[in-house]
Amino acid sequence: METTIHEVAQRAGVSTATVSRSLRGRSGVSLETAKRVREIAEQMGYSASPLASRLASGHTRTVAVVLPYLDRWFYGEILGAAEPILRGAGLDLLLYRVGDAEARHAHFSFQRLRKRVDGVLLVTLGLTDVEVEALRALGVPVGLVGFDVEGFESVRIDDVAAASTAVQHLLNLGHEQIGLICGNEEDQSMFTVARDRRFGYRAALEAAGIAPDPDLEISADFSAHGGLKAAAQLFGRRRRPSAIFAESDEMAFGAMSLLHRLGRRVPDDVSVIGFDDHPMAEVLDLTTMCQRVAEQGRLIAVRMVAALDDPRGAGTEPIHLAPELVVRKSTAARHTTRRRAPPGALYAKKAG
Amino acid sequence: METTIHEVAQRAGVSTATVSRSLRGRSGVSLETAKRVREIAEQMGYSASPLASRLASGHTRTVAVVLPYLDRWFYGEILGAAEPILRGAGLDLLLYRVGDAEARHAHFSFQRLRKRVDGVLLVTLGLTDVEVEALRALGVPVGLVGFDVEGFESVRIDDVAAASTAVQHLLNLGHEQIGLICGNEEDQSMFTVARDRRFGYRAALEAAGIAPDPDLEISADFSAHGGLKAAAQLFGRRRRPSAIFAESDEMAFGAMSLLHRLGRRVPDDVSVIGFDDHPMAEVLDLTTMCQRVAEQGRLIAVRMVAALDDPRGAGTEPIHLAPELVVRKSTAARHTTRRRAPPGALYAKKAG
DNA sequence: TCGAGCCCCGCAAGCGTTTACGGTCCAGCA
DNA sequence: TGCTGGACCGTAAACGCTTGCGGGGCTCGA
Repeated sequence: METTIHEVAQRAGVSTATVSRSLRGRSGVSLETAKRVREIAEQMGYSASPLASRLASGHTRTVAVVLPYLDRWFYGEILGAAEPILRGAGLDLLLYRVGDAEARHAHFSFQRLRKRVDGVLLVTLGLTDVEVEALRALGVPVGLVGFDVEGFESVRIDDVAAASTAVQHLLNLGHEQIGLICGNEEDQSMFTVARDRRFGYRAALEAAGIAPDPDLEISADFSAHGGLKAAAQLFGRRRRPSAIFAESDEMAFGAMSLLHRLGRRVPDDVSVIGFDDHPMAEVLDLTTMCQRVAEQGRLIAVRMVAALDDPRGAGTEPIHLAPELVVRKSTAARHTTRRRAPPGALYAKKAG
Repeated sequence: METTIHEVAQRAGVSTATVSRSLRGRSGVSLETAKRVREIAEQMGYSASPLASRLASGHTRTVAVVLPYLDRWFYGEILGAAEPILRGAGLDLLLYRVGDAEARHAHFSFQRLRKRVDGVLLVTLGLTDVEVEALRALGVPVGLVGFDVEGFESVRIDDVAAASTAVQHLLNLGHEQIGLICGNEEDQSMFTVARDRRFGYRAALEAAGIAPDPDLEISADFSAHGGLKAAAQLFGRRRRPSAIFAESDEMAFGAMSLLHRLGRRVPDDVSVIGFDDHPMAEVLDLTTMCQRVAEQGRLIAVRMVAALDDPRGAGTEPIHLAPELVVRKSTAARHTTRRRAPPGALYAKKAG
């Protein structure tokens, strides 16, 4: 129940120092004493109070995971992949969600991590310079997903290149009016991602000799609902695109939903390409850029554990994963013969 | 940097006790002294070490969230809804994922929470009696999502009734061969959910005078992929159902994907009903049972905060939310006229 | 003027560990 | 036998707070 190290020491007839040493495998204790102490502790159901242990030893065996959303696929995937690695290394996970409001006070926010965690994992957060400095001042390893900062561990993909690849795929299919459903660049949390992908989109267009049209770029929430609203805006205008590049699969799903409601067929009338390779993308036959999210989560966790084991090994090279175009059935050449589908054919049989 | 309470005390010309009292708003300090101390602390960028504070005070202002998966929609939703409430009450979130392997040692696992957290939130975990006892022994408030246990706070829906409602909907449409894609009851983590929904399924059939056919019940992973595999099994047999009830929307999506691959139209050839009201359900026009997941997460967090504020208020009544049938376009009456869809009509225009 | 009572505040004892330091004991060597 | 050194182990000082207890000063009523 309330077993303390003293009780174990008393029961074993040794000092608390010996108990502590025995239990954590430190030297300075004879093998037989250590064994006996361990048995007694086990039998008493004793385990050291992490609080006291941390206070005394100075390190917390805890890492903070800081992210902007918990209820979105991407973050769950990262969390799910990182957790086993971290837990496997005996580390605890402290969850911090920073919304837009708090982002302003992020400096203060990070301050709260002081003496609280041994490492910090940031997932797709656009950091200001002062925030970066605040992080550095923590004096603990920092891991980043989705962007990189000098001196911090990081895993990411090349969003610019990936976006260009996606758009190039559409260009190759003969599309010229290509709508973009992009993240809000004002949104601190997705800053780099939204900016980079939009940049890649424009770059690909320009390389093809097409001037980017601001009217074709709609910013929205990184969600199906956001994608739906953005698509509604896109198709409520005179000049409608023949293809859409959505910066996330979920946005793409929303866009497809809207197209469906408008009676536009995918890919016959409009091609749609997403970004992520969300599990549902396969279900919906969505062409997308696969960015192996789980792998990113796994890798940053591995890096974090390594950095914790060997504190002097800070600042290894950023890991850049190569996204891959996954072609499915939501993209097609422009000017396909248009046919009316019969009622209820939404989930119709593929052409035999 | 390394500012301790002593430094603040020294700078303010008072004792550490006064600093502590001022900062945490305890009585016994004059208003002006408290104000001055607070200002100095603020200006020095001081914040108390949570570790030391906890050791001394005895409570941790931390709650553990224990769940079986991190990379699934349901859990992200719960987490996302509970987090703001908890954080708003000044509580930290410690994340514990318990897989199947660890579930066996859950007693030991919970033991690790001792003296570590002020409260525990369990999400859809099938608990054995000894695990329940281990939890009780922790002596802290426990909150449950998805099932309830005497003496613990809990939020859930009536899975049996909800499943029956779903099946009844199919029965009303004239279906008699109704396949079930259900969770694995061996899976500790989803024990109650899988069992209850299967029970509700059978009950509805029996009430309609139809004998449940074990061949029509396929257990699978609670995921799109699991649903796909289960559906493949279901439709690889001689007697094929005319409708499917999937115990989760994600399973339903997988099933729809398979049906699509097999060339079966939804709902013309096969009706599909899911469970959850996943955001994507709207996109895919999936008929489903809405169980307001976020609301469940929010409510259990509120209960937890209340229990923490008022320790003697343990064991209030369980909250039972009423699921609601949301009819969309994936279910239809049996024996619809069958029509071949033209090629590429997967995302076809609705009949005008 | 004196005592009671209250308001502030400091003292110091924890909270349950870890760990630097030093002591004891015995083997081994001269 | 005397001394050195190493293996074990205990003592006690942190770690950075919180908080019960008590003391000093001031107000107020008699």
